[in-house]
Amino acid sequence: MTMRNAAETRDRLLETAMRLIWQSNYSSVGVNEICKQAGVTKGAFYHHFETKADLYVAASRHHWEMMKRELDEIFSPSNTPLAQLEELIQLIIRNQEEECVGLDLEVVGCPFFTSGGQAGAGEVKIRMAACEMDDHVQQYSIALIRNLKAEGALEGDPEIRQVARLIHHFVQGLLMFGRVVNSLDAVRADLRVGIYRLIGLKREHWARASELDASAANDAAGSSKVA
Amino acid sequence: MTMRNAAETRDRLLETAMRLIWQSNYSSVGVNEICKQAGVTKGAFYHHFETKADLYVAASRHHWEMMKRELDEIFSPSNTPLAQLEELIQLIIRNQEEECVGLDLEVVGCPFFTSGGQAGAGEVKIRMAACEMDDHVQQYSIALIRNLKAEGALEGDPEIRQVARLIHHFVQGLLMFGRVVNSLDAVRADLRVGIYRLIGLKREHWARASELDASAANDAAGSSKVA
DNA sequence: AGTTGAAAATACCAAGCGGTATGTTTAGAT
DNA sequence: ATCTAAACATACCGCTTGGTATTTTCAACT
Repeated sequence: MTMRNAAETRDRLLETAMRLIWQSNYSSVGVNEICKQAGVTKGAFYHHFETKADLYVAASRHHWEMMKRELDEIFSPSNTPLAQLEELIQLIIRNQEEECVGLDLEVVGCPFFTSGGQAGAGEVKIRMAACEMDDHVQQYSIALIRNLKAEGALEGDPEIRQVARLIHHFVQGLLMFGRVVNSLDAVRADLRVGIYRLIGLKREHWARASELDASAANDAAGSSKVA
Repeated sequence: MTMRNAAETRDRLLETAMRLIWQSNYSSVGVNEICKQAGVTKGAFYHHFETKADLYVAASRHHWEMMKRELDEIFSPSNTPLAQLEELIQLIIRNQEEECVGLDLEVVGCPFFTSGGQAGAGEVKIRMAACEMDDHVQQYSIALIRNLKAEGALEGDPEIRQVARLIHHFVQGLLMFGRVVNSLDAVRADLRVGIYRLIGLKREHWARASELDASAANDAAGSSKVA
């Protein structure tokens, strides 16, 4: 009973919507434009989704699925915690680069929060979607910090969940700032330092952090010292 | 040659626009609604402002003028740097509380960045306004951190301007998060700690912090609903 | 007293919005 | 071959949008 290629049409709508809304914002991207950019008519749109908000929620979940794959790879136990941290930092930057090709923006920010963070009081669905996505991301941060702490890479005895939140907030704000001033270099300049300070990374791990991914494979076993 | 009360009409438009856009967002607040809420007709609106974007820029500057007064008071030399920091933290919270009375939101975020951070590629004026406001705020942060450093309240030898940026990013992200999850307590829980960690405040000055946070959380317990 | 011009009100516009109603195409079950 | 229903297309709806054109009000200056 399936016709043509419904799944592909749906996917195109999901990805186009996420892309457009990410680059602009939820309320200023219309259903018409989403359809036009996706090469799909409005009839098809409202066949697959009941409302624009529903599409956005579905698009968020769809986007997360893809992000999850990247994260799972980074957080593979074959990487040391320090390597995981470094790769996460680089992923953040790379994500921005990739999403901005052929665009006059240098930074687009976080797809979930840039939209959810400005949803009005009425658009509850959008805010809830942002919460949902955030919970997912938070799990990864918590795992990372726990591992770093277990390795003795952190100063003091930080409360893991709180530090995870702090980092999340910082990254969100930084990306938003980068978007406003339209400079990815502004993000590069502060991303690593901000995370290091918040996480309380011991100074001995600061210096060669950016070269860590190269040597990570060698002493992944557990010596934990990179320099 | 002046008629009626032009200045007041203008001010009402400025403040109403800022309030509505702050609570919602730039693109979903229409000129009509601004006029209606301000008790002014569209004729009056377009007499005072050429476009909606121009109004927003003017409203931003107007809002900053008022914020500046509060900041100048806090940063009076009659306060020690540590007191300045503490009052700044409390101002951030108080700002949110005040702006949310009679509203179903608990957190509205930063008026400049919540709008500017999501301005599309086309709305350059809005982004530039956010930058302008940000430069202003940054000056105060820099002064504060410099004073704290001079007092020997900070660990290590942080680069002042960078730390000022880090804090700014963190606060922005935290407020955005608080808005999404619609909980001012979420902001209270992390604001102080995040700033302390980023700024590298020596532990001996932390002591009061946890008490303050605890008492604050108690006062406003049980009122964090999403919708 | 009358003129002037800023301030404000009214009516209006094309364009776009989210959403719907209804028609058409097509693949698979019978 | 026929029928069905999912998948899509077309046309349209009421409403709102940012913005304009025109008219009316009224304080200040001559």
